[in-house]
Amino acid sequence: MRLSRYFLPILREAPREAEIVSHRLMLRAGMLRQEAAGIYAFLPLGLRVLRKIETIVREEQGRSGAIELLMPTIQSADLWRESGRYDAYGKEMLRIKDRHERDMLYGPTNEEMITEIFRAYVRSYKDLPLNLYHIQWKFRDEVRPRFGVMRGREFLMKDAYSFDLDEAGARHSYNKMFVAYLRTFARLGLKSIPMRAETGPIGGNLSHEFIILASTGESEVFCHKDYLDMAVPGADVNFDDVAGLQGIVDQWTSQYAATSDMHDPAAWELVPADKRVSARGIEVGHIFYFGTKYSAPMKAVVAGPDGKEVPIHGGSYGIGPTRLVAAIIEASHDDAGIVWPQQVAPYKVALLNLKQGDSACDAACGELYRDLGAKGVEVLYDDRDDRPGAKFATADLIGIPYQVMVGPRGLAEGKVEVKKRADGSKELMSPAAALDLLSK
RNA sequence: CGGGGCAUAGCGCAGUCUGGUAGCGCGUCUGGUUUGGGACCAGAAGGUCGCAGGUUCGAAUCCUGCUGCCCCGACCA
Repeated sequence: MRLSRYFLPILREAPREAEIVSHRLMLRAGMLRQEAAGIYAFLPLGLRVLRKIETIVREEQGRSGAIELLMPTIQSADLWRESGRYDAYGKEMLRIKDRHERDMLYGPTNEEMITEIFRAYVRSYKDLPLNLYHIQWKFRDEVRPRFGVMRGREFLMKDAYSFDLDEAGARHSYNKMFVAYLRTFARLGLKSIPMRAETGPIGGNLSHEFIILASTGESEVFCHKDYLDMAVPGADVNFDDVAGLQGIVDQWTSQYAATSDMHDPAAWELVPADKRVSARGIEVGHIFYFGTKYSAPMKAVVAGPDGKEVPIHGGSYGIGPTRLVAAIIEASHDDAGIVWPQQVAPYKVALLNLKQGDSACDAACGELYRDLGAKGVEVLYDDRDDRPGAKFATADLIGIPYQVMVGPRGLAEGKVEVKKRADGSKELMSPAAALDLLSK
């Protein structure tokens, strides 16, 4: 993409309302536009990051055996009356009426709807286990939205729902998601730590929050230092291996880890002092087992091997892609701007023409731009008629992993300079070598 | 929902106390000189001062009501 033809409204100064660093940087980098309290438009650069996150989430959901569908944002109130949550959910739920005065709502979650879909088609234990998920916008009318997309009212959520014949099966489904989450966050460039969690209004009795550590995190967390170096399961993990998966989960729940609301000072004292990590954290995922909480009232039942109908055991599993955009920035930035992990970066390479209009620079850039593109490398080519300093500042701000600087000084030697955004290291090399390095 | 604050050009702000018809920086546009870490000169465009009433000869400024947004707290992916 040529920057001169792109839509990247960067700001030199952050709007006053933005307080935390990810919100400020998202606004400054032209990723995000606030439309109302807690409601945002994703601008092109922000959308690219969001899509990359979604892709990784999808791949790992798929790997674990979950199947994607797509449910609507608007739901009928009747469904929620069936589960009893229409009255229980409170003002967080945005309630609306259609032209026929029917009660509708903008879904804050989809347990009821997925249960309705499930019960309409699934009748036999032979069709289990089943895990269905979607990635869809949710609306929760938070009393106080804040921190940009970190706590918005409208937000994108991946929510998966598992269906099993019994608790043991549900436990395995839970473990699959547990492992999928470990892999997902690792692939997003984050160190996530599963922490025992309260189950909240969703209900149930087995639940973990996946927390990433960030100095600007919203909650206080306590965990054993060993979590920071624990090995994340590889892509070859066998999700059908019940005992193997349980082993991974056991390992990842073997040490102390708790958010402040679940903190147990007595147990914390048992952690060796040099192993105690007390920090701030951001919740990026949450998984629940809730048994028959929805299946019983909503009559989602299957016939078991003995012919008797039993309500299924369910679980739900959430990840917030929009929040993750901010969480990744919180975990990865410096004074100059965002430092994207390569897997989620909106572009891999920023190609900076340091002297637009100079025939040698224009030619070298044009060639690199074309060749990188031909190799499938995502390049943002800064071909604006601007000072080098401004281009450096923009590239640093938007956090593209590699900057290729093409200027008269280097070209005189037949070289371009490649800078890694993450550590600031720079290396002079021929355009051919740069092409080779960057298309790996 | 309790407490606090803010609303003036795309962004950051001054002007409000003490009423006289709106200004600065950045950005934008034109021309020129520039070009390896946010250039310089000259010129220009851009604002119903959040909205509605009121007081006054006159309101960004004073009064009343409303709306929006932000921060702290309680609650939450």
